[in-house]
Amino acid sequence: MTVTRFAPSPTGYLHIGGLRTALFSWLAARHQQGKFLLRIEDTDISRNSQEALKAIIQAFDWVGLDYDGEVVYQSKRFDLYKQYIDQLLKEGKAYKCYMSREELDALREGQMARKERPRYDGRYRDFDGVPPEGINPVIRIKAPQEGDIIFEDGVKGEICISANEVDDFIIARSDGAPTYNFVVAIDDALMGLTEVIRGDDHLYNTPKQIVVYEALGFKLPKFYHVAMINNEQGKKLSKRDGATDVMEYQKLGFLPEALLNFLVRLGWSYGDQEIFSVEEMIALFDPKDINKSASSYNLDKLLWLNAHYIKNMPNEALAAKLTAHGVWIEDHDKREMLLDATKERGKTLVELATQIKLIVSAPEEYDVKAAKKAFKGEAAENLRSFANMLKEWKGELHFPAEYHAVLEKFVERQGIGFGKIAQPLRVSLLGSMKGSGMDEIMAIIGVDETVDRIEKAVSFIEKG
RNA sequence: GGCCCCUUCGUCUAGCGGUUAGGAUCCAUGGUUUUCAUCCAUGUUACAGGAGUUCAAUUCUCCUAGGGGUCACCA
Repeated sequence: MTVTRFAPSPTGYLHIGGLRTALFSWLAARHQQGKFLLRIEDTDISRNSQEALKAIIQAFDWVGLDYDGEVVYQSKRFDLYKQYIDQLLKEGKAYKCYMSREELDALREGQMARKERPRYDGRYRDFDGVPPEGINPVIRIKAPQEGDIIFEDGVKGEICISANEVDDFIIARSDGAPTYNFVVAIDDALMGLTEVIRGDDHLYNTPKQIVVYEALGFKLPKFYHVAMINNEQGKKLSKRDGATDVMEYQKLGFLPEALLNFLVRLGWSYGDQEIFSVEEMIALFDPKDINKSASSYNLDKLLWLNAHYIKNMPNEALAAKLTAHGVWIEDHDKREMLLDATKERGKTLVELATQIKLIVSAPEEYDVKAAKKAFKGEAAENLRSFANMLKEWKGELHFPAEYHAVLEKFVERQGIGFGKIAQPLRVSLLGSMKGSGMDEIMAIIGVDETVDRIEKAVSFIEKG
């Protein structure tokens, strides 16, 4: 059975790039009806893993990712790691190193001065003398001293790293706490991982972890190292490039389905297809199709996808989403009409909310340029007589088409062009030249409110 | 700097020795629309550079350049 995992270190919030690797891992598991596990890499106890976990779960919930079984905390498994350390010590596959930090620093400085690669020199590897006083030793694992460490990466192909690039790295600190590369290998093996999908910043950790796998006799999972997401300039994604916290996308009015669709296409594709529902992703995703090269974050595409999902979302669901953005129309009697008239002109829920507010509440002021253009000539007279006409027909006005008919009758009776009334009317109702169709707006707000707004506009015009 | 990885339109990508190098986004133009948006149509734009291999290279190999990652008692 396929088993994948997401193993964040608790940094406080879920990063957009982290969400993509989580998504890839989740999809790989769901595609095979396997398991997707969550593990918190908190061997550094000073960080608050509870807070971080809450933030991650919150983001998972929002986008709809779930995980199987219990969350695994590495901080709660120290006894387990200790057993393996003792085992390796007993088997002579790891050893105590009594070098002090000062000695280590001196060694490194010397190497760097000679332009060598900083590297532990293995001086305690075969030590059997009397250990120096007053030093709490670290434990180092015996890495191979010659040959290559080779593994097949599912994304990049065969990776071959010379053994002398990997030194006898520390698996337990002088206070006894195990280190990252050691515990990751143990947990991945014990948790039954079959595929490890992670960022390619972990590529160089892999040979170290392989040393651990081999020392402990564990079976290697398949590794997939996914290239990073860069900003639009091709540099590392930072806060200056926009939102990096997944939950910020909710605040900005993005739909989770749009965000997932955007992310899944960064580094993965299925022919020419652009739109993927989560079900389609699960059906079509295969980690072997992940791209080798890094991709750039592109806001335009995200926005386009978001607009697409907004347009195609049922109004009921849309209304529910909108409440988080200050628009309560779930029980509005013209909800359908209102959303049908606006959902195609907002790329985000925030923009859509702005559009709706514009219709639902009377304009507080008129756009200067729009007013100048529309409120001139016969505008006031035309508006006034149109309002009167609306009042006459009030009993028969319910739907956009009926309002449209009145509008047509009006221009015919007055013998004026459509724009002569449409433009002033638009500015009267919305305060600007832009926006939804007049017929829809009038039908949504009703005759009384329409007349009201017209009268306000007329007195605005007449006041000069 | 050592080691490793990457390189097709501005961006996301298709391609898997022979294609008018395809799609999407963006941008531009036109159409639809009383306006804006949507929608539709059309268009501009790419194989990083150089050597090979081959009848034939975007595709295979090597080199160069550029970009990225990594070199902790962090994860």
